[in-house]
Amino acid sequence: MAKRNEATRGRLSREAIIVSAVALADAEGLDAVTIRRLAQEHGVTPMAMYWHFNDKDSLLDGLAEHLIEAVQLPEPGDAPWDQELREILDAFLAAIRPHPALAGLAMRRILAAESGLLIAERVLGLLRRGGFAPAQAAEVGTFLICSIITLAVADAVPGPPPTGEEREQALRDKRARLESLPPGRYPNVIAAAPALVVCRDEDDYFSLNLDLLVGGLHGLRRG
Amino acid sequence: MAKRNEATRGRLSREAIIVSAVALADAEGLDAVTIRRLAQEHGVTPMAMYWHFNDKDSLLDGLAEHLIEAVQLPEPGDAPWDQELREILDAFLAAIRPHPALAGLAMRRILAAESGLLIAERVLGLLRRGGFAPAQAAEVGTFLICSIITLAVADAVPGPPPTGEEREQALRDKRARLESLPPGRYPNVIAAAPALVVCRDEDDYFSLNLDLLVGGLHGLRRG
DNA sequence: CCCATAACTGTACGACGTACATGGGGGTGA
DNA sequence: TCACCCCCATGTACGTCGTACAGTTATGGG
Repeated sequence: MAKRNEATRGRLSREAIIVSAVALADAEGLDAVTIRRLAQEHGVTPMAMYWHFNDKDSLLDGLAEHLIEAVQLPEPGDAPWDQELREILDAFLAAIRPHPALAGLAMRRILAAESGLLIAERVLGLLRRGGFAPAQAAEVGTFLICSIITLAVADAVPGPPPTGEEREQALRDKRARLESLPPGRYPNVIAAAPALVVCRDEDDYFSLNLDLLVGGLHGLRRG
Repeated sequence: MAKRNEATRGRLSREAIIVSAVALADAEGLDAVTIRRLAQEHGVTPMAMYWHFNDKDSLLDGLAEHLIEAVQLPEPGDAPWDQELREILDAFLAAIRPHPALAGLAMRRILAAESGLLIAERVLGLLRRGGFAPAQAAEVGTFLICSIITLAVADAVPGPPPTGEEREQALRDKRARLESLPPGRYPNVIAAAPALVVCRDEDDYFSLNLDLLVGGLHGLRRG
């Protein structure tokens, strides 16, 4: 086993482990994030991880917290509530988009992290300003956050992200399969096939669906 | 190893395996669904599974397909597009709600299943009737389905569903933690704490957020 | 009766998370 | 200077997982 390499010389640390775990997840997917693998990357025995984390789950907790802490909340201003909410959701999405493999971790862990509580507080506050009662704000807010995580997770393939070449090929295959469906039964699937296998522009896709969510809030208040 | 028990006497079959896998997932979570465990339940060697499924992933494909096939699509009528769409989304949610541990599987596999294509076709058709272009319909439709799956997944705890007693305790603890936060910093979180740890009424929660989604569609068309 | 095929068994391998006991080395107080 | 302690890491082992590969039985058509 190679002794501590350059990048990680000196003692191990919680933070260093988390950083390399994030990189690993980005590069090869969440399944590649393994106690043994991380230990190896740090030139250390697997059991050394257990000094810094109780178990694998608390490592994942750490990853989720790391992710959530990256959210750059905009300063509270005097913009309309829905506009400020939109900015927060944008910021949240922007923070997790670079790490689709990890986004799913955040789902159940937002309220466990300090920074997650802050996000929740802001979102709930704005919803209440928008006229929602506390309980409704909680339910809608939960759904908003979960939906945005879903948006980010949705374009993560499990396992290692394929190389450009084979990714192209897989997408072509998938599209071809959809387009060779019986045209009588699936006209709309066929027409939408190009957009179903991959969206033209991710930014547009995200912004479209954020519009949908925030716009939907107004409908709820009227109802 | 107990020889074939009563319930599963005779030959193994793809369908029988899937059915028991669904039951197992419902009872103890997706992690309990194991080649070895399923084999054991059928009084059979683990490797026997590989006659009926190429590998574990295709078993999961089977589970997802099983789930999607349970969706009871309403007959196409002459109701307004948004109303019919809502009915379809309701039907979809109703089908996956009983199996929260499996719902996540459906996310990436809808377009792989025959019945999933049918759902997609209906949804896309209605969205186009609602004035969306094919590409937009694809993006919005994808998001709708994913969001609904998220709704169902959200109230699944990973691992075995805890007994009523310890579940109650866990919820009490979580709520207490939120309510003992500094009231100056987190007034809204505290006010919403009861609804954050568990919603008053799941039906209301689901219907509220489906309203949000379908209502949001109208906003998109105007914009 | 023969034998191809379908269905299943047996054994083995390399991963995984982690319990438990052990060891060392650097900073601190004597 | 030395002894001590405790942080940090090691070493070994166990039980689990998915599954590759080869061998065995049951079934039914020629």
